[in-house]
Amino acid sequence: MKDITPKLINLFKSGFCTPQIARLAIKLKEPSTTLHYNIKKLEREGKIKTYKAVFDYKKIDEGHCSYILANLTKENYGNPEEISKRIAKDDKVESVDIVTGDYELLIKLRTKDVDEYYIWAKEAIKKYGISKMFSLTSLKQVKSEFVEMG
Amino acid sequence: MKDITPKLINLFKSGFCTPQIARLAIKLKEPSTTLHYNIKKLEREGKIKTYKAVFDYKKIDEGHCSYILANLTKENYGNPEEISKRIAKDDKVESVDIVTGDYELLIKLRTKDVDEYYIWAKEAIKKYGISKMFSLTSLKQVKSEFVEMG
DNA sequence: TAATGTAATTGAATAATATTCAACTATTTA
DNA sequence: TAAATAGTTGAATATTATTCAATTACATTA
Repeated sequence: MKDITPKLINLFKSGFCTPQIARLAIKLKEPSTTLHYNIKKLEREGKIKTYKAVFDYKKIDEGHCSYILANLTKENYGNPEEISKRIAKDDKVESVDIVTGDYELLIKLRTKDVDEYYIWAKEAIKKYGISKMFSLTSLKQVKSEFVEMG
Repeated sequence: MKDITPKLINLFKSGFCTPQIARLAIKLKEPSTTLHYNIKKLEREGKIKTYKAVFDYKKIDEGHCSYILANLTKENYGNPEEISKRIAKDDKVESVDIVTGDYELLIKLRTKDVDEYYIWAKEAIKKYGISKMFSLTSLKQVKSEFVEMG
C-alpha cells in the first residue's frame, strides 16, 4: 500500500486548497458570482497568499510544540534575515519572526516529542549559527493559526 | 457598494476553504479518487481540522504583529485554560498557548498598528485578569502559519 | 496457510461547483 | 455631468468533486 498521507500533509501545510464559494454564498447571502469576483480581487491584490489546511497536530505526530528565542553568533548578528529564511525552509518550523528584545529570532517549532525537539535544537545551533537559545514549551495549544483547538 | 471583504477575511481566517484534489492528483501523480479517499479519511479521523486562507497581513491592515507573554492574577492562576479560551475568541488573536517558564500564557496578536496593540493590551489586562505582560514585537515575519512570507 | 473479512485503489458516471460572459448598476474622475 | 472605471449579477459553460461498483491489497484467525 502506498502511504501518501505524509506527502499530502506537507502539501496541505501551505497550499493545495481553494475557497468554497458556494458555502460562502449561502453564509453571506450573496450571489456566488459576486463572491467570486471579490475573492479573485483579493488574490490579485496579493492580500490572500494561499489556502491551506490546519491539523490536529497531536494526531499527525507533531504534538510537541515549542517557541524558541534565539541569539545569533556575532558573525550572523548583522543579517538575521538570511538565517531566518534558511530556518523558514524547515518543514517542522511553523513560524519565524525577527523580534525586538534580548533575542533576535522567535521560532515556533512542531516536533513529534521532546526527543525530536532536542535533536532539532542541537542541529540548529550548528547549522544556523545560534549562540544562545531560550525555549518555551507549549503545555496546551488553545488556538493556533486562528483556529481554536478543541 | 457593499464591502464584503471584511466578512470574507474573517470567515477565511479559519474556514470556508476546501482541498484542490485535481491539482494534488497532478502533483502526486495519483488518481483523484485515491486522493479523495485519503483526504476524507484524514478528515474523518480528525487529523485535518479545517481548510483556511493565509493573508499578507500588512495588506489587510493587520501589519503589527506581537507576541505577548502574560502572567495571570492569583485569582486566575489556577485555571489558565478558561481565560485562554476566552482570549482565543478574539479575532485579532492568532494563537494562544499555555506555556512553561515564568509566564503562563503566550499570545500572538495581530493589529493594525502600535496604537491598536496598546488599546488591546490595556483592555486585556482588565478583561482577562492579567497581572503582568511582556511583549515582543515582530520586526519581520519571515514565516507564518507554515507559509513563507515574501 | 487458506479462508474470510476489512481497508485501500481505481475508472466510469454523476452531481456539485467554479468560472466565464455579457448586461447592467454604482462609483469615481476629469 | 459626461465618460470611464469598478462592482454586481443571472444564465451558460467548463471544471471538479463525489459517488458507485469492481478490484486489489492487507490483516485476522481458525
